[in-house]
Amino acid sequence: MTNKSPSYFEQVYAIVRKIPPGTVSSYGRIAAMLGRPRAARAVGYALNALKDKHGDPQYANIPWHRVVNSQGRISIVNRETSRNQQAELLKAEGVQVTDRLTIDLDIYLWPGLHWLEIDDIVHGR
DNA sequence: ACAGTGACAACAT
DNA sequence: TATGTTGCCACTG
Repeated sequence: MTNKSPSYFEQVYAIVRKIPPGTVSSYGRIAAMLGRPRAARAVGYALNALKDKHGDPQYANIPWHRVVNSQGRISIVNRETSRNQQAELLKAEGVQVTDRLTIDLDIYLWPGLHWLEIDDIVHGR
């Protein structure tokens, strides 16, 4: 039987769940890991959708705050509370966040998963 | 079926 | 540096 491939959203969540505390990744890198280097925008869209599912245990404990933009900057716009919340969550696990809401990717960037692990995620294993 | 919507990213001013 | 523009793409009603 062929394992059904999870939706892109599900694949994004699977990756984000594996970002270790104290590190960060970017929308674009996650998209690239999933083999879709130009679907970064959809990664942000997937994380945004979490706020509608936060009552569902299946989507609890997804460390969405460990995802920033390609410049290492917190990217939530028009939502000051969420933006500050992301900064606080990161600081709480030891990530330095500048007053301009930027993280030094040279220090905190998560290297990412091995391609074998990614293959499992993409194929729903 | 299809137009609208973003927590992006690269490039141009 | 700081904005603005353009291309992208999965998902939604």
